[in-house]
Amino acid sequence: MGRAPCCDKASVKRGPWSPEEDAKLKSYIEQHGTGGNWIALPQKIGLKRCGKSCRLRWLNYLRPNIKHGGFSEEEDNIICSLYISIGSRWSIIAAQLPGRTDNDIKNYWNTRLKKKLLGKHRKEQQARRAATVRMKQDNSATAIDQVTTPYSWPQLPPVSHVPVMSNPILVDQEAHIKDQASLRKLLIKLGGRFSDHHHDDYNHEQQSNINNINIANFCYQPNMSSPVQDQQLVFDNTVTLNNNYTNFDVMTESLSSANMMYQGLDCLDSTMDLDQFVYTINQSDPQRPEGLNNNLYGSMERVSGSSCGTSSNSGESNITWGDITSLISYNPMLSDFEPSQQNMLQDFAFEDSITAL
DNA sequence: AAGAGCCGCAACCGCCCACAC
DNA sequence: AGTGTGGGCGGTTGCGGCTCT
Repeated sequence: MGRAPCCDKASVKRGPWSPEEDAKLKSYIEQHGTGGNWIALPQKIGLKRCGKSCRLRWLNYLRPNIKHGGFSEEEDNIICSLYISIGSRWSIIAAQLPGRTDNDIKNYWNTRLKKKLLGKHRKEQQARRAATVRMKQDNSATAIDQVTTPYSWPQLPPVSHVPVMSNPILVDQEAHIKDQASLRKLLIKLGGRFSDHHHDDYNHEQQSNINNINIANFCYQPNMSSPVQDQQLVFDNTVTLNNNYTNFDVMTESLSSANMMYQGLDCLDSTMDLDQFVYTINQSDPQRPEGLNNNLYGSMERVSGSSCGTSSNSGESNITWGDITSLISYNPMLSDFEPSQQNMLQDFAFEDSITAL
């Protein structure tokens, strides 16, 4: 036999909480705590609410020191950086932002942050398309050449891959790790998440890799008092996610650097926008642009085949793009790649994340 | 002024894992 | 050992308010 059912869904109240309900819940928890049993709690205080609903209300709204709205630029940057690195693990991201709840961050990302980024990106695309049209009109004789010539993406400042041990910001990284146990817990938690994915062998090894990460080399430095550009998110000493974003202008240049990568792929049609491009990759292997076989996609297969045991026997990888995003963040074997390739993959993963939204 | 459409956010849903029974 | 719930999480929905036409 299991436990008793948590609540009778037909008899519990749903929808918005009234001030009276809030007051009851808050007052009780402040005096007695949750008692470790959310399901029993509403009955104790005479609330016709599901225990889960009470828990949610407390965690997301009534809990002390909760901040709502008014996200700062620094918080934006942290959210973006973590999202790029670990994806939609809102609870983990929230843990890095005191006073913020996972629900709040999730809502903020979904309703504003991603649009903020996409909006800029789309404007750039529209400007490029308009420029292409103008070129066609100006010189119809060479129009075809211009369409097939890769677009000259704007040059960006180089994004350096900074080895952990030589990075002055991280020299004293041990001092930043005040709670190694919690970090380990976090890493295990992150690793555990991979068990949700489809490849058991890969997951098993991935989990091992994560558990074996030298904690001293895992360091996230929110350092709210310092310039955001000094922040770095480091997973192991092989994958360093540079966080040089001082504002969204710079942030969206990351998208442009993904564009620059396309330039290196012979296949690229300059009229294809990023969304179409990533969609093509996601949708179907046969449709993926030819150049990817030898460049990006080939690299992916190296990643999966060489270290993760993902269908490596056949030489065919059934790893998904989503898995690649995870690999980019965690796979130690990425250190085999040139830094530029790592940055390329990271940019692609970010672009994919944006596009998939 | 009013209806349509959009946006932001609180709350719900459904899934997974750990663990009580 | 098997079953099923509690807690936790990410994804989604629905509603109220705002803006636009």
